[in-house]
Amino acid sequence: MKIATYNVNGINARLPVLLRWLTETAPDVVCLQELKAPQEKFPQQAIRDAGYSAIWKGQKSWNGVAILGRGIELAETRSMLPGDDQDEQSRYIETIVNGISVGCLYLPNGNPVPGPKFDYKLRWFDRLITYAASLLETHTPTILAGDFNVIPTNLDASQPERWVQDALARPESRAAYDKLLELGWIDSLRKLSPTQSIYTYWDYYGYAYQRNTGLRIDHMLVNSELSEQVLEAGVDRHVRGWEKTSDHAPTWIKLSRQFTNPVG
DNA sequence: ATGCCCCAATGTTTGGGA
Repeated sequence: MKIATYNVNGINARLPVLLRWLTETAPDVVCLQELKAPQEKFPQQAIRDAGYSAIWKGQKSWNGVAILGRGIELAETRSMLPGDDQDEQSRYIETIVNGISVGCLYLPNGNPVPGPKFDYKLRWFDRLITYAASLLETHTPTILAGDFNVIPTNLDASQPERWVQDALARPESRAAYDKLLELGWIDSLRKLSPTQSIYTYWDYYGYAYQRNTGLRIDHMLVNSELSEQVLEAGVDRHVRGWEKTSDHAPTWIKLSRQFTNPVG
C-alpha cells in the first residue's frame, strides 16, 4: 500500500499534472494541500474519472486540503484541527482507510517574522501538538502527512544559512516539530534516509529545481504502530520538472500492508 | 538586499506563497 502527500499549489491549475502523476504511480491514498479553490470548485468528476474518490475542505483563494482514495469511498472523520472554533482556514482533514487513520495537514507558512502570521503558525502548531498527542493514545496505525512548512534541520535545506530568520526554520518552528518527534511521532523519510539531503520543494524562480536548491518541508509522520510497516519512502522529484507543475513534489511511503478496496 | 515565478481574484494590480 502506498500513501502520498502533495502540495499542488492550486488544484485546478494543477489538474493535468495531478492526473498524470496519479495514472503513472497509482498511489492508494493521497493527501493534497493548497487547493486554492472554494468547496464547489473542487474538480471531483475528473478525479473520479481517474479512479479516485475524494473528501475535501475548500476555501476561496487560499489553503484547502483533500484526501483521495483509489477505488474506495472515504468517510471524513474530521475537517478541522481541534482547539479553536474561530479558525476559518481550511488546513486539516482526516479519514480512516484500510485500518489506518490518515490526517492531512497544511501548516501555516508564518512569514513574516515577527508578526501575526508567525503567531498564528505557532498557535496552530500548539493545537497540532495537543491533538497529535491524543492520537497516540488510540494506538491505531496513524499518519500525519502534509506540508508542515518546517525545515527540521540544516540537512533539509540546500542553503540553510538563507533560512535562519525565516518562519520555516526559526527555532520556535523547529522546536515545535521536534516536540512531535519527542512525543513519539516518527519522520518516515528521515528514518529511512538518516543522512541524505532530500528535498520536496524547489522555488519557481532562480532555476532552483535545475540547481537542486531545495527544501524538505513536506513530511509524513507515523506512529510506532504504522512505522513498523513502512518499507520505503521517497519523493517523486521528476514531477517537479513537468510543465505547469507545483513548486512541491509528491512525497510517499510504501507499506507492507496490502490495500484492500473493491477495485483491487 | 532584492527580484526572480506562480496562483487566484474579477485584476489591468494585489496578496500570498516559501
